[in-house]
Formats: sequence, structure tokens, C-alpha cells
Amino acid sequence: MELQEAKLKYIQTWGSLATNWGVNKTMAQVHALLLVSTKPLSAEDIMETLQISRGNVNMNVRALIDWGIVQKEFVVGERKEFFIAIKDIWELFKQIAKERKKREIEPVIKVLNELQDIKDDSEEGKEFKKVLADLSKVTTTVNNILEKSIRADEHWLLSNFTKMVKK
Amino acid sequence: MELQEAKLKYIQTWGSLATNWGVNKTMAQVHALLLVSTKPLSAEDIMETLQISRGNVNMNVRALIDWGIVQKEFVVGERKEFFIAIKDIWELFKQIAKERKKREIEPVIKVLNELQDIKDDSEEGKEFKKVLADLSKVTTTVNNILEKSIRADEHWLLSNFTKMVKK
DNA sequence: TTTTACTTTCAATAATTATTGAAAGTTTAG
DNA sequence: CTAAACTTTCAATAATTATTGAAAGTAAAA
Repeated sequence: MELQEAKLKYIQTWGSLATNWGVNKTMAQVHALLLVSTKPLSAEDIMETLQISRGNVNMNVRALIDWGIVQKEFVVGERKEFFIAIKDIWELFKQIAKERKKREIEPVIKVLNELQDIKDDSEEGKEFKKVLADLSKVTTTVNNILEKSIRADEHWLLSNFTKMVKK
Repeated sequence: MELQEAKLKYIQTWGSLATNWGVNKTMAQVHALLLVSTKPLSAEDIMETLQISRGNVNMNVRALIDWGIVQKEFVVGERKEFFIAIKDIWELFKQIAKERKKREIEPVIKVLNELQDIKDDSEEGKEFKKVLADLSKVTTTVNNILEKSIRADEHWLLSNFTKMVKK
């Protein structure tokens, strides 16, 4: 396979896979493009490569910066902005874990807590409380794992997981 | 808070949270409803409670059965089908992990493998291969963790994770 | 200050995804 | 077998989400 062909295929595939994850296709493609690019890209570069509008590039690059996985870069002698993706995949993983935790896990924990104080002492009430408590337990465990992952370095985490997985 | 109010709030919230996870809102609500119901529910029960059409109930219940987190149940003296959700949250977690692994992680691994054999030996080619290799590494690790979780029992996993997290 | 080179915004529109509901299909009862 | 009680399908439609592109905003250069 040729390099350019492979890169393009990678960008396309990433975009379609993203859909399953509830991530905007274009956002994933922009990120994939920046990830495999050897040099910083301008909004125009992205527009041309992915054949999308200026507004769309702006929105999605902004979202990626918001996620903390893309950064602005200034190129000497150039006035416009350029963008690069975090290239360290472990950093990328941690950053995504951090954001998903914040956006997806924490709101769940918050709601489950709010629902805890139900006056009802009927059988049905007890069962509902049990479901809530169980959901809380699993959610909190996942949250703790993510929390620890985010703080850990690659070596520590990989070796720990490897140890666990091999058992 | 009253029990019925809490249940309703839970169902609503679950639906809106699901959106972030790329899951259909109604599917999440149907699941939430079945999860907190003390008795099996028919298609009609679900239609009435969630105010949705027969077709919609059918589609989403089918999807939930497909995910392995809802089952058909036959009630004596009744001709129609009833549904119940897996009540064991740990089982639920494992089932979801299993499906997400199959639907989301495995396709990524497949694509990354397909992209590995690039002829290019330029600096750019090497960098791309490096990115692919790193992505593979992280993805495989996540895959292994899920694989192990799916096979493990709650006690084993919780204690392992707790040990790790406390360190 | 004015012009130029950019970035951002956002209403209009397009694309995608979810939902309806009636018709077709299936199964059980009589 | 036929009717009744149910489930499934799917074309039409609604709702949601993404994208465009032109106009407004901003900041550096002249």
C-alpha cells in the first residue's frame, strides 16, 4: 500500500468509526489528519484535504482544542494560525479519558446521588434503591479507574494492566 | 422525593445522558424503564409509559435484546410477550463491555492491522507507521482489559481495581 | 488610519437519524 | 380451516444534528 493511500484510508475509516462513539465524523477526520501530518496545518490545508467549508473547519478544530488534543501553533513568517495534534498516543488516551470522565461519568454520578433520598419504604422502593446503589457502585469504580489512569504514567499503568490481564 | 417521581426522573435523565454515548435516547429510556420495573412489561405498557409508538417500542426492545441486556418473558395466561432487563448490574456492565468491544474496539484493531503493511521507507512513512503502532498498542491494551473484565467475576475485578486505585 | 489578512459567527440548508402508523406477517385459539 | 391477537416491517415524515458560506469581527501591516 502507498503511504498517501494509507493515510487517506486511515482518515476516512477513523471518521466512520467515530460515528459509533457518538463523535462527529468530521471532527474525527480533522483529528486523524492532524495526527498523521508531519507538519502543522492551516485551516486552508484542512479545508482542501477534507473538502469541507471554512466554518466547519473552525468549529471542529475549536472542539478538538476544547478536548485538549489539538493545539495552535505559530509558524514564523506566517500570519495565519496552524494546528497540530498531540502526537503522544498515551497523552492522547489520557486526555480523552479525562474529558469523557468529565462529560459522561460525572453527570451520571451526580444524578444517581440526587436520586438517593427517596422516602418510600415499600418493597418497590427498596428495589429501586438497590438498583440505584448498584449503578452507583459500578459507575464509581469506573470513575476511579479513569481517575487513576489519568494521573498515572504509561509504564505504571501498562505493567499493572498487563499483570492483571495475564493472571 | 416520591418513588414514582424518582423513577420518572431517572428514566428521563438516562435518556438524555445516552445521547452523549452515541446511544439512541429511546433505547436508553426503554432499558431504564425495564430496569426499574418490578414486573415484566408488555409492548403496550412501554408504549403508554413512554408515549411512543408500537413500531418504536418493537425496534428498541429488539435492539436491547440484541445487546443481550433485555430478555423476553412469558407470563402465564397471557398471549403477548413481556420483557425484563438484566437486573444484576455487574452482568449488565459485562454485557455492555462485551458488545462495545465487539462493535467498537475490534473494528479499529482490524483496520489498524490492515494499514500496517506500507512499503514507504521515507521519514514520513516511518512517522506514520509509528503513529499506527502506538494506536495499536493502546487499543490492544484496552481490548485486553475489556476481555478480562468480561470473563472475570465481580469480586475478582473489583478487588483488583481497588488495589490498583488505592496504590 | 485604512487596508489587508485573517478568524468567528450564525441563519439557512443539507444530511442524517429516529419515529410513526398502517399494512403485512405470524401464531395461537376456537 | 378462519378469526383474533398479537408482532414485525417499512415508506413516509418528523426531529435532530452537521455543514455551508457570506457577513461581521479582529488584529496586524502599511
